[in-house]
Amino acid sequence: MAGSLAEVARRAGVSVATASRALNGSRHPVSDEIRERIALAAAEVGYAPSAIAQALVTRKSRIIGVIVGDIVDPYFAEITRGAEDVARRAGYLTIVCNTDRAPATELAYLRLLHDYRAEGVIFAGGGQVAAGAGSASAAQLSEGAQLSEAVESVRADGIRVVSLAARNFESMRVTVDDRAASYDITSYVCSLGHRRVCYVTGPPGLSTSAARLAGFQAAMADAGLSADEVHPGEFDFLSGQQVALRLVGRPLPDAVICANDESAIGVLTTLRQAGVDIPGEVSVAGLDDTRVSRFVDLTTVSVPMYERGAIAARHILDAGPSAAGDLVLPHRLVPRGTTARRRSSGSKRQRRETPLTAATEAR
Amino acid sequence: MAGSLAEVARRAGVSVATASRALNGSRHPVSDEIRERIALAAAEVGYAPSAIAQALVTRKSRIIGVIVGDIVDPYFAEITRGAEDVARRAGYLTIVCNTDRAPATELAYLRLLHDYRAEGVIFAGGGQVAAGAGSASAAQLSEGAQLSEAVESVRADGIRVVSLAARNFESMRVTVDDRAASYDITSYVCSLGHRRVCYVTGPPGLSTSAARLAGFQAAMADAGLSADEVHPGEFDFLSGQQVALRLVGRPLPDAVICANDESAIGVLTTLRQAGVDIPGEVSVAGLDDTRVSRFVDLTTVSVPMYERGAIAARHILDAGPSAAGDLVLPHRLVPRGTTARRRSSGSKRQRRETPLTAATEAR
DNA sequence: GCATCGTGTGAAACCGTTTGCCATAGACTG
DNA sequence: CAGTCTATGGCAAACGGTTTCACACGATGC
Repeated sequence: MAGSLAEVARRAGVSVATASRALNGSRHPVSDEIRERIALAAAEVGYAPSAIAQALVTRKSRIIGVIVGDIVDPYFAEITRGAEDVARRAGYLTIVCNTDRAPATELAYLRLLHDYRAEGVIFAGGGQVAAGAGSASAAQLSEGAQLSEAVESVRADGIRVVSLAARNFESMRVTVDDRAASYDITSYVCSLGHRRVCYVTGPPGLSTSAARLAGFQAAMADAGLSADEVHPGEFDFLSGQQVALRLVGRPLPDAVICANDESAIGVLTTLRQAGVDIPGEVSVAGLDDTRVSRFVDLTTVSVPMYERGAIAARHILDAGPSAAGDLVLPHRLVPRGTTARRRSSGSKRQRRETPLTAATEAR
Repeated sequence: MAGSLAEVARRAGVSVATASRALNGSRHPVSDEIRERIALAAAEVGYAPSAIAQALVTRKSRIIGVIVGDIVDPYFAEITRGAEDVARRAGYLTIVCNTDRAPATELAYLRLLHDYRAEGVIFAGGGQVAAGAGSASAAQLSEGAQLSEAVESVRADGIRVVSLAARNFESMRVTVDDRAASYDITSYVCSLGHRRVCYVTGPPGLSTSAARLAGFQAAMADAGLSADEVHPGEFDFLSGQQVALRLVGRPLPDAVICANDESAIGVLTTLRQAGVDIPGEVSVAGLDDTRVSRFVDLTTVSVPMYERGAIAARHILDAGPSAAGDLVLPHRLVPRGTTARRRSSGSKRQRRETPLTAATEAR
């Protein structure tokens, strides 16, 4: 048994008050001799201070929660790691909450974190956006309202909430300009001479998906190109794969841009398995810049995940009401080997003779 | 403010005892009328029961901790997701603890979890193994001893600890036979006719690395082959990449087997970028079967991560002292497209003419 | 008509800390 | 030498719940 402070105090022949003061960094003075006796007694019984009791009385739980879609998704994992790194150094615990983007689960977790009096909660992902009137189910709307209300309640209790993407509730924000990021990657691809470029979206109704799609459309419009080849996706590998399979039967597009890296990798892998030369025949680009993207040499744009997680955690810990300014971190275009200048369509036909190394020579 | 139970009770005109009984699932009877009054009052003040106070008195924190190397590593992410899924359904919180495999950090986190009276802690990764006497620094030895001691102390307090890989302390185990898994993948590769096969290890001193290396060596010996081309690695992409670069200058081996998927992908990607045909010229295999491995069609062996995490969490929640049996989950060989039968060395020279599709035809 | 019950409620102890307030005792100050 | 400090230490009241024990009361069993 870890032994209570009372037991330590008894063994050291002092009061619990003194034991408490000796064991934690209290400003109240304790003589060296007694301090030592207490330390000894504590070691003897293997004393482990109850963080729970401490939290109850100090009203500081030293807990932060990170609400993510799925921790296996590198996007969320990197955010979580950023948050955990600063939390750990401050002696805080980091709770990971997988929701699979279900608002009901987000709500349940938010309430649970409220119950635990977490000092802060980070919403890592984007939220459901009120789709055109009527298109969202009543249940969805109600869920959105409930979540907003819950967030308000939580914040009223002094819990700091920060979101890392667009959300329809009030909170601190440490975001990135998704629309601009998407605009930039699209412009880049267009600048390589591609004219027919497809797009694979993120989950419908998600604010992040919407912003990225809008960026794509704006860039295409500015390039004087048509943006009508938009395929629905879900931010996952499978989505990219399915789109690629649909693409492969007919004349190939010049490029395909995906709403995130995971689906871009799905497109990339599947297209290559089908014998398509990338970037020789078609260029592929994503958005996020996860670790895997570096592995597969994917052209993408970096929207610093780790940093956002870390900064968000710092905002929570630094109690100072610097809560004010919404922080928008810069994104950065990362051209890599899955995009290349458009070839004449004549050379496209020759793909069967293309040596394997063509896939990487553009590096 | 969330309002306390006392406030709710006052508003409902009842005692806190009754309010408590009405709000949680107590077996003690409460009349429907009063129950309703209390529910109403709770809703009015936005009552959020303090899980901290509850934990203090019930001595159940409803918290479990997962100690991992790095949550961004898919291996650990999948384990964590498994644990979190069962924890969430039980209303438990899951704490993620990144240690980068540093024993000191593991120790610090274990103590912190002890302080929080976590109901269980899962050690997801393997541990430092006592390297041949004298080869480990005194500090390391002391760290190992300290950790064992801390685990003992924690367990004495009724905290359930389960490890998912070999550890040098007493605990429940939900493992996989790493040595056998490595033996199997190696045998498989040999069965394809490869004779010169290299190996990329995991971090030195890690029990998991040792077991996997041993499996490789045993299988090679049983196949009558030499197992002397062993390159040190660190379970990461970079390790694989570096080995691949070193390999590429000289005569290529028939196959390279890596201690885990991440480094195998490093080898795979780098070799391909260097113009090597995989699996035409060299076969590449890993061990783990992470999500990414499916993406890149890597031959590997599945050592169920998600399941181990889930089962471990279940062991923690099911208070029954079924603590006994060490559970060893079956692994499963997953042949995919990065391995193929060995070609005659003559045909190897023809790689420049190999069409791109060769990389996937073995599927 | 009386002991026995089941049902519904409240009082109070307890969980393990922190901390405000008070007590004691030398050390100093004038 | 009285009056103030300063350094130490203890008492007891929170913190916000749960749970044991006692108790009240109408119904039931004989």
